[in-house]
Amino acid sequence: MNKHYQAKENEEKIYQLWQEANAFNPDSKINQNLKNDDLPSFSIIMPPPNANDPLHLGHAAFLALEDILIRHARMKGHDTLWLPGADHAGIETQFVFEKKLKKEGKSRFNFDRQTLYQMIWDYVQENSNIALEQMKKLGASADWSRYKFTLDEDITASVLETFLKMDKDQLIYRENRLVNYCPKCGTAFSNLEVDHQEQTSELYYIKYGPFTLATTRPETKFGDTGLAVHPDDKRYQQYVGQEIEVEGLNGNFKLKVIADDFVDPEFGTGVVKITPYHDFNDFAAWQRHKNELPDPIQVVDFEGRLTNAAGKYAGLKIVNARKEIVKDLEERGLLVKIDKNYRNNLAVCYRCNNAIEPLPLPQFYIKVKGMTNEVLKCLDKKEFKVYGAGYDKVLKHWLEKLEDWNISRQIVWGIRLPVWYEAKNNPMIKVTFLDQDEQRITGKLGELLQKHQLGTIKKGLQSLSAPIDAKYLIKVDSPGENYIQETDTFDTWFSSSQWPVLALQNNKEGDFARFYPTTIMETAYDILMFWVMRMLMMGLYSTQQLPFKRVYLHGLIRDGKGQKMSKSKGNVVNPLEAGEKYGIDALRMAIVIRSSAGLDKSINEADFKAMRNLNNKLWNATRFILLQREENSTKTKKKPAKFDKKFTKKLEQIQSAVSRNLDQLQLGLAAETLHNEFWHWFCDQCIEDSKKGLISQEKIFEGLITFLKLFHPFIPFVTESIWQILYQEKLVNDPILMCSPWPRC
RNA sequence: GAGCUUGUAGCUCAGUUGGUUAGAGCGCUUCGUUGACAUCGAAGAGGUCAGAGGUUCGAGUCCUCUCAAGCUCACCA
Repeated sequence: MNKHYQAKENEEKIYQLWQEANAFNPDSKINQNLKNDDLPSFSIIMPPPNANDPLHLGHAAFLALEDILIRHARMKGHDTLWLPGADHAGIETQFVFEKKLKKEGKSRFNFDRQTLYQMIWDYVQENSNIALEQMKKLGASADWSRYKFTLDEDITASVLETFLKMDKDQLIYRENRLVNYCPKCGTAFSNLEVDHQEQTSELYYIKYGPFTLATTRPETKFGDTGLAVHPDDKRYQQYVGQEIEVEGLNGNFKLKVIADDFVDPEFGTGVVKITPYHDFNDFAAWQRHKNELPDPIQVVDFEGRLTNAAGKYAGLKIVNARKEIVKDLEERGLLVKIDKNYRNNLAVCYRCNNAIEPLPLPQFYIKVKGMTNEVLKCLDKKEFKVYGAGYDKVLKHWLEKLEDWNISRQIVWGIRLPVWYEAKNNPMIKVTFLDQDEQRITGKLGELLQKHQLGTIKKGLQSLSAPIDAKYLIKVDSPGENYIQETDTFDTWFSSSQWPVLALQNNKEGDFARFYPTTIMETAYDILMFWVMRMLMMGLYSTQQLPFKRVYLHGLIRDGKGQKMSKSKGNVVNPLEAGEKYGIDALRMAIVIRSSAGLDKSINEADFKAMRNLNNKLWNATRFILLQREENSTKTKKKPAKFDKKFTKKLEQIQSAVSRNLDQLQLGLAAETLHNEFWHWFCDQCIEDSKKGLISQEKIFEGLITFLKLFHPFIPFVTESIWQILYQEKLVNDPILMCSPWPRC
């Protein structure tokens, strides 16, 4: 044996050994032999990484944690499956791809949707193999033969089926509401995908007839349909119910004053303009006062420009329009003052950081109340458990207040809604398409059909927008040539929320019955409500069973100072580079040791070093034990040494402590216990005692075997490398440590 | 504004259903080790476990309050 453990030399060899033995597949002979039929099956669905994402420490963390659970379960004799996959990550991926297009001087508008989809598909294919290889490098013992992608044909077919079933169950509806729209990304988002940024803005005090009112968005004033005051506000009571004349930039107009207690009399002047199509509060107020107020007016379009309703300001971008309008208001003496130090929170796109526009758009929604109630019942009955610093309470809070889920996205990269409009009967549908000469044409379907064939429009189609009263059919396949399909795609989370069900149903025969519900869902706490909550809802809905029994949430990996890793700070650790330098085992152990569910973990170079030293220590302990064995092989067998009994007892204690920790998902504690006991008890005390003959070599060897097994889930490469040496020396019987039984306690 | 979490050695963090003298890694001091490992060992310094009160035979651990930090959600135009 070498004097030092050479991680790099061994890792590839060992991974290949496992693969050749088919050791990751629960159906393989070696795993069938290991299996104990009295134990239930054990399964983890890997949170599918974004297909185009390169690996970062977050991936390394979930891979390490899940691999530990899986390897432990496998050795214990469970029928064990770790099912890997990849997610198409709709918006994320399309966003990355569009950035790439931009570099080539192109944009999504240069292509019809089929071509664009195909281009993204090819791009993702190129990249997804990289991620796959990287996961293997980290030692993941997932069954790659069962790998699934969210856009695999069978998966998308199942997603559509679910949608149809939900429609039948009347859980789907289409409604024209304000959505969180990002004009830059060109799509709507759910509430969960909107960030808020505190900022200083300008608060404008503007004259509205007899009133002065405060607003941060003067450019939306052309969409005003009323004014509101608080019902108890004495100052304005005489005006409630009155129509007042207002001097405007595009001529005078009339606004009705309503009373509603959403108005805060303390804020500004206590009068607020109602602009239903550009503010969520105003929209809600309009719905409460529908019979008193006229129909809403849209002033901002989906590209972030003012509409014709803005008169001479039509076509201007929001920011420019605001400047112009403020200037004109000032000239007309309608601007009372500007508060330049007004602090407020701006809703921004989580993806591109640009301002989110509340805009009216007909979208498909899922009614969530029934589903959340079912999950809440399960939570109360403790039918599943969330591991991680108080996140069970967070989950409960979310389930209680969740609003209906907008599942329509105006992007191409995803599963297209199986919604069909009859072309001739829906002349008001707005369509954008590329004609034969690649000219981008936008217009109402009714008018376009006079000049263009429907087939041409469908072929070059980019997007369509059907009015709220458009008739539609929900059907997997086209109802006929004269139908045109909705261009919206499903929110990515709609498919990933069904992942445990879909990935097992569309896999090897019998997998669903064998491995569902899964045992543990392990993922990062920051997607608890995006993903975990929705998996619980959707899993319960489509199978009447919760998709998993335990949820283990891990935290963020931070740098040595506890700071978030980010490119701009330059403190990002590339897991593969760290693995190259210190060994994958050291990387994994550094991530896991002393980590706690739900809490962030800091890691620095010193941690990697310390863990590399641990691996080397294990290697050298083995080396010494083997050397000693050789030297003493000629001597006759002595009777048990003085401390043997005590040694056995302590070893059993460690075994049961580590097993208990693993069963209770205290992985950080298990790793720490192993580290301390191995180093400071087994090496520093016992091996030293054995030199003095106080502990027999048989016992020491037994101890080594036990530690190799207990350590294996955490540091699989070094333990297996050592095992292979022992196996060649015929000192152990099982050919592969990974598929050898866990020590019994 | 609401909720959640955290506060333990110089730094980063463990500490299981409450139970001997509160631990680890890194750092620090002194010494040792040329036959497992300098990727090592031994000894040591360093903690009113954020603060106050309470429950208990016993509290780092449970309860209440205070302080500080972080995260999430909501939000007034």
